[in-house]
Amino acid sequence: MNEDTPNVFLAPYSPQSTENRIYDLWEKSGFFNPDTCIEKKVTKKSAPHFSVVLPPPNVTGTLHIGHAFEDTIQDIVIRYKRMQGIRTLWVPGTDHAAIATQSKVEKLIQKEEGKNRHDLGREEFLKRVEKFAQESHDTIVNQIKKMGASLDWSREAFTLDKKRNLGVRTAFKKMYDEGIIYRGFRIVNWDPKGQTTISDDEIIYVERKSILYTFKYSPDFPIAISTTRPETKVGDSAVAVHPDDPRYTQFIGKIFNVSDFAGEKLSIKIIADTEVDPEFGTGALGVTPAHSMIDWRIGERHSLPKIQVINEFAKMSVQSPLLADKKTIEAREIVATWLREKGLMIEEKEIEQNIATAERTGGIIEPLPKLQWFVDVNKEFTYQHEKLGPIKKGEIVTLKKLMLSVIEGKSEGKNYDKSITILPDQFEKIAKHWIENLRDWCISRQLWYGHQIPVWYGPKKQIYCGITPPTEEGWTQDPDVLDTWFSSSLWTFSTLGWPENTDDLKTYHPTTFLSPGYEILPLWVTRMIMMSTYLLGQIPFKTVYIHGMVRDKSGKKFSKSLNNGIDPIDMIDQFGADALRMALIVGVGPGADSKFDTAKVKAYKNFANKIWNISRFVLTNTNNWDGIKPSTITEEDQKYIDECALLVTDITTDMENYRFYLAAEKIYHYVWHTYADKILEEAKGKIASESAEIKISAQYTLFHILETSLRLLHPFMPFITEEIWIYLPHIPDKQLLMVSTWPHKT
RNA sequence: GCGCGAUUAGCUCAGUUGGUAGAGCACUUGAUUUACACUCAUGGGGUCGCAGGUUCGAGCCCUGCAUCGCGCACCA
Repeated sequence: MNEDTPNVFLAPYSPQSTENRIYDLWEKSGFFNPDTCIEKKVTKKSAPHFSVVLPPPNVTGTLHIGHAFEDTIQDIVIRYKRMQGIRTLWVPGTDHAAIATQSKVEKLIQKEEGKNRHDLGREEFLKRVEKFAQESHDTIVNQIKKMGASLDWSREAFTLDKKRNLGVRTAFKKMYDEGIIYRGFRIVNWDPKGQTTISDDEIIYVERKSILYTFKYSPDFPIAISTTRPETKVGDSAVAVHPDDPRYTQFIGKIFNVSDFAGEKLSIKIIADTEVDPEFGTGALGVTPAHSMIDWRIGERHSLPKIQVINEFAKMSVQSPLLADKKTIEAREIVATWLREKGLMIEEKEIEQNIATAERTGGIIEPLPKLQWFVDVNKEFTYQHEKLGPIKKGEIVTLKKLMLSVIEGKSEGKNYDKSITILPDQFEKIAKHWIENLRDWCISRQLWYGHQIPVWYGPKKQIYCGITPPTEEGWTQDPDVLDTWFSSSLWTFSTLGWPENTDDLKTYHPTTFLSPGYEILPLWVTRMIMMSTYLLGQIPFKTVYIHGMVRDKSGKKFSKSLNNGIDPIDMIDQFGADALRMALIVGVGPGADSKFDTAKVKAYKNFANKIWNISRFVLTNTNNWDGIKPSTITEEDQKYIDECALLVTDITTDMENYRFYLAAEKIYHYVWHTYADKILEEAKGKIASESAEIKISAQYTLFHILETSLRLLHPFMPFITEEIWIYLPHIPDKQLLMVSTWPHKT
């Protein structure tokens, strides 16, 4: 401690007056950037790399406590690896989150100005969204910094910036040219509220009671059918029965004309299809190809007409004066009433049903046939890269096959060197199961905010797909944008400069570690595997550390409607980022949900103060020691030093195996209950001893364990350890603690 | 319907390869002008969900069951 140092070291520890200053110190040092670490010789250029991409938070507002948890896991592993002299890169970035951001801004404008996006026009609306996104971005970056995250901000990326747009177009074009991306007229999930298609993975099923109606189309129709959506039945073109169902075989192949069904004319063919469950309802299924996924498939198999009776606004698009332009829910009741009046209704039974709703808008999904863009996961193509697991160059593969080839590892006993390790390993099965059941991915969205599809339509209806627009006049670009997950699926390599073959890409890809929550395993993780194996012939990451969800004290999800949200910044202001990090990480293993309790944060704030006071005691009681290791160390002190070395080995093993939750608890317990309560208490007497030998031995031991503890604690509690490190004398070639060496295993 | 996970002290959870049941919080009793009250010491508290099996030995491995939670599918 020199004369100019303020006397803060004598007061209780104050995270508020420390953390921002320390973060500035780190940022100014440049050590978040591995290039600077090499330049300043804290990392060897030849050192192995350890790279992580931050799962980019959506620019829809602010971060929640779950992000704080995710950031903590990554920062712990990054700081640990950096201290080991490994070439460590952690790339920050944010996600434009097309539908989420657009619908948020639309709501805001509606509320404040009473206008919708069409009132503003595409250009003006996009300006507003971009402004909102920028503000969210700034808030988010500030929050991440407050957590102490040692991200290389010089490499920050955005899923919708120019470089990432080039990546998206390049990927799209390659997939289009190989026929993996196609445009098709198919039944899709339409969100009438958001006025866009969404993918299967953006659907949330909500359990609801609804009524199963059983009826006949007309008095002389021979078969009764059951449905929960009678209003769609004006679009029926067949009744399907199971081929082995003896009740109906006599009718198969016959066509019945219904002159009046709620004001519409129907022509119903009786067909046999094995997808029909003879046990359900009457065992006969009214087929509505245009408004049901399963009926669409049946319709395809039997070449049935696909009569669309519901439009994009979830209103009836039929001629019948009874139903025309009515909302589906109203139409349902109208048709039911009509059936009762005509004496056609046979039964009305209340049942539990899962309703498909849109994740972002809450709108009830209406299956509609539409012309959209898809990624074909079963399209066969020739694999062009070098060997990947069991897949060889020149082999005929599909995207699905590629993905499975790098997942099928441990659980199959195969363990190729290029396979991905998923922690905890039960998620490997879940990922595999999900990939096996993958269907074509609808990637076009009827939104304005996002990557516009790089396809142009010519004056003679020609189609052109390219990275740049066609040069001739008269071409218009497809107005749709891509699913936000299309750009995020390129994230591990688009952030490193792809499609350019940059040094970063060569050095840091495949990335080493990824820490997503299990809820985005299907949406994001598997799609990154898809894109990386297809476009680069590499896995995107080696180890996936799946983390659970942070819930409130009583185990409920944090949600706006419950108003139980916790702002990480509030916690940091009250207790400090170090305390918050410890509270989030200790005792929470991979994949496990945790309950967040402020009392736990407070306990680790007390721990920070404990560390502070230990350091004060040790430094003031060793200030007359010369910093040279004494030639004689007492037997007892040597025992303490050996114990400390054992702890180093133990914690290092935990860190190597990603058991941060155990490592954190062990160092906490050691520092408080062994170091402070035993070693330090006993040292009091030794320092007062007449014997210089005993005194110096104790001073050396105290100092050595303090120094080691600070190094071990740094990944978990970076601020307070860095702050104390400033005051620590006797360290040769002293650097910031963040780039000092991790204690060696003995 | 198919699959996955959880069940350990009052609460929250660890328990790594099968080898004497652990931590934090809470609670008991006490200490202290102290590096630190954001402190220390001390004590109580467990049929490891239930039943069976393997084993010299099971919280851990196997089988079945119960309860809770999750994912997928179906959802006419």
